[in-house]
Amino acid sequence: MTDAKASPAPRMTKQRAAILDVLDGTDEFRSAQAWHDLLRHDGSSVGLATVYRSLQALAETGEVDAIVTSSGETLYRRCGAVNEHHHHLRCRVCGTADDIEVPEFEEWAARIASERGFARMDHTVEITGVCADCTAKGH
Amino acid sequence: MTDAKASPAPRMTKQRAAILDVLDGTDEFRSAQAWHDLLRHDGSSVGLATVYRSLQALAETGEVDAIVTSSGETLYRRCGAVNEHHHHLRCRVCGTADDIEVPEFEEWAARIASERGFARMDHTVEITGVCADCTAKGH
DNA sequence: TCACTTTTGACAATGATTATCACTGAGAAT
DNA sequence: ATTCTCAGTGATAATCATTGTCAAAAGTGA
Ligand SMILES: [Mn+2]
Ligand SMILES: [Mn+2]
Ligand SMILES: [Zn+2]
Ligand SMILES: [Zn+2]
Repeated sequence: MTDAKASPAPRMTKQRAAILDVLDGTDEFRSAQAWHDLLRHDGSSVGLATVYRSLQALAETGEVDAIVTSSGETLYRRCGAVNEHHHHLRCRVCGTADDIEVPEFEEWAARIASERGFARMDHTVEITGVCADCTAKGH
Repeated sequence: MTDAKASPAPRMTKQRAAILDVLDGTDEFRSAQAWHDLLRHDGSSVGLATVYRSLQALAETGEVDAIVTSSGETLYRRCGAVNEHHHHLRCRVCGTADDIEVPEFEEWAARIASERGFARMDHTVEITGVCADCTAKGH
């Protein structure tokens, strides 16, 4: 076959750098708008649309994790376990999250699905709660 | 203690009846707007806002299941397993879904959470794919 | 430096959901 | 059956996160 349209290697702009930088600042899940606010407060003048675009791009390459809250808002955070399939135990108050793995579940899901003739499987497993810190603070 | 504010027993309006009726028609997950369309096609003149309100109310009492898609849209369907905590194996094409239970997972989630000091836990487990029928139809 | 693209950002547009608010009818009481 | 009252309804406006537009700005390789 002919070249499968090689991925256009993203350019390193100052906006992208600023975004990656602020992402590294915390291990909390935040919305695109929240990250944008942080950037502005840090003196950066990155546009909101750019923040949305960058976070989405980063999410696709697996450099950041994205989750959808029950209200439909998408949250992002830079993730340590790059490229590895995993899930999260997240605090609904502060957004802090731990990476977790559930190999038994993955197997179970795959088996159940194939038993029923399903194909192209996908799944979502998000566990939330209020972390020890936030609980102590009365939340 | 004094009366814990008894729930005001919902009234049986023709709109509510129509909605429950159309919900019973299929076992597929549909959006509020999709259900509204179905109702209109069936000759009912229920308002869109009423469909939203009713579905939400029914979801709170557990009479219907609600899930949030990855695009943030909320889907509903009348559920057989009333009041029982469970999850779904859903077809992304036609919306059909089976109820599934994963007791081991529930236990595991609770344990992991308490180990890390989390409280007020909650979780989401949604498994999707393309069902046998839809696969056969080339989807 | 130059030409070629990608990326940006201000702002408009989308689209699902929610809020309004005057009006209607379910059902309890008489 | 008639009243009374407020939950329920619906047409429509308002929200609000996200996406689209497009001219201007800035990477990058030659
Ligand atoms: Mn992660
Ligand atoms: Mn169900
Ligand atoms: Zn917390
Ligand atoms: Zn299907």
